[in-house]
Amino acid sequence: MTDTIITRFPPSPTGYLHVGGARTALFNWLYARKTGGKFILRIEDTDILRSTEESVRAIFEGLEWLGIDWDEGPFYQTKRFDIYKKYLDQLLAEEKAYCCTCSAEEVETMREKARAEGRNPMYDGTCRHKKLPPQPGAVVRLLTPDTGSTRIDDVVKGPIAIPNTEIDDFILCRSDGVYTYNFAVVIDDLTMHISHVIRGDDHVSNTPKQILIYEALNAPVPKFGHVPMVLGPDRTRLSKRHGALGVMEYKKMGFLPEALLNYLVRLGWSHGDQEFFTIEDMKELFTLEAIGRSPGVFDVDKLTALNAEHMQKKSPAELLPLLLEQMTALGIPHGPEDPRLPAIIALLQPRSKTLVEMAQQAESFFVDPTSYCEVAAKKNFKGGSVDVLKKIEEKLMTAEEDSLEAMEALLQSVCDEMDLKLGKVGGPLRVALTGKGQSPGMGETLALLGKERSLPRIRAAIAHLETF
RNA sequence: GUCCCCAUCGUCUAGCCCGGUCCAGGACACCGGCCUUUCACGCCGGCGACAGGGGUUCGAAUCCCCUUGGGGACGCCA
Repeated sequence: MTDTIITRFPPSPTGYLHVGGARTALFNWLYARKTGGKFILRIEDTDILRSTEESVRAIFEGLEWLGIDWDEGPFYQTKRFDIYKKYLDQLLAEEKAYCCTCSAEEVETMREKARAEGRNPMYDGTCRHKKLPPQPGAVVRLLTPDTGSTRIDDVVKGPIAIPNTEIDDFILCRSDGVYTYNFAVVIDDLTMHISHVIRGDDHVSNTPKQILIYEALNAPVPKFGHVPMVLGPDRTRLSKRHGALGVMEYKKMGFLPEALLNYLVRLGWSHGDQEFFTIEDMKELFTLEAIGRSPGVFDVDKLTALNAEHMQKKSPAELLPLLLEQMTALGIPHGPEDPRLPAIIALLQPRSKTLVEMAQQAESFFVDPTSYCEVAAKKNFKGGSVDVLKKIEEKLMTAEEDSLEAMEALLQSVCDEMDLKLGKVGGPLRVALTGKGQSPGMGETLALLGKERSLPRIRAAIAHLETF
């Protein structure tokens, strides 16, 4: 009826938003944005037992964090039963679906039998021609063809054909009156005018069933695109046992949403050799044709590298609120609006792969070291270190300003006067000031710490060395 | 077991559709080196793959077949 592109993301609220789901959401979203189409959010909560309100909130939270917004919805399938009923009645009236009173146990026996005979386990059609009237406890099944095959013209995988003998008369409506996934999706996609169904590979075997429903309804079939799964390091489908999967876990680990998105879009899709994509790049360049056909292994190292790159490309002002949030989450004290923050961030940007790393390194600028890193102290606190620190203390005390230039000049003069290389001066100072073996340059550190904070730390180190 | 899908460096991938320009390119990781007051960043270099076998062809990573391997699905879950 219209040629605008309409995609959708239909999570089932049985858990948080995981990276696999986020990726399919991303692909659908990007395709809609790229083509100026619409992106719909639909909550598939027909599994009454497992669907929870909490999961719905978790999914919203994840999408919001990622910046994936939707144009319509969220629609809830459990609120659309009247619509499903209308279509089901039509199918029943046209005898394209029928009632079945076989028990779950009976069906299970049929499946075992089929398996034993080397066939695909499925329902054998016992109630097919019984013309049973609707009754409590009965399920409604689709009357599927016994011959021929059903074709999918998959936009990412190409043509796929499944023999109809492999498809049984599956259930459209359960005995408790709740519609099944396969039926609800079709009716929703149909009534929402979804043009492209982009979803995980794991749905390919559902697709012919769904196509059969469209055909029974004489309805137009949308385009399907099945994207390969995301695998864990052991090359099986990514799942809880592979570690942190909830999208919000990645936030906790200090990843930027755009970095996660960048990583996810590249996992299974490519645009030549380009690795770095901003959200805008993705919206502009994404195509269904460039989605790969083979599954990919999720690699945190690569995500981390991409995250580092995104962090470097952001401005300190953009990073500021994110860093403060992270520091708070980690319990690292920070001045609410410390004017030094932008400068600290700029210094830490090239040496932080995640916000967590940045927060941990930023700690030195707000909290005095409570102990000295053992290896760093061993390497840098040795004979002569006290003298170096005393010299620095002396000069710092009389310093008129603590600008970067002044601090670097101060350090240089210490070297000159004591006839030492910069390394001999920077080493002990670094441990004194930060307690660590690594930090930004000493000139910068001194300048940002300022005289007032630096002096006590240096004195503490001197005291430590003298009593030791 | 049955059906479907997939197959380029350890990983993500370019190239494949429209065979030659590919003794296969990029990125992550790893290993060296340079830079350097430490750690990073940056730069330079290295390691490293067309699963195997048959065809087709003057010529195949690219086309066809088989084998093997991997993934997925077989629910009154989605």
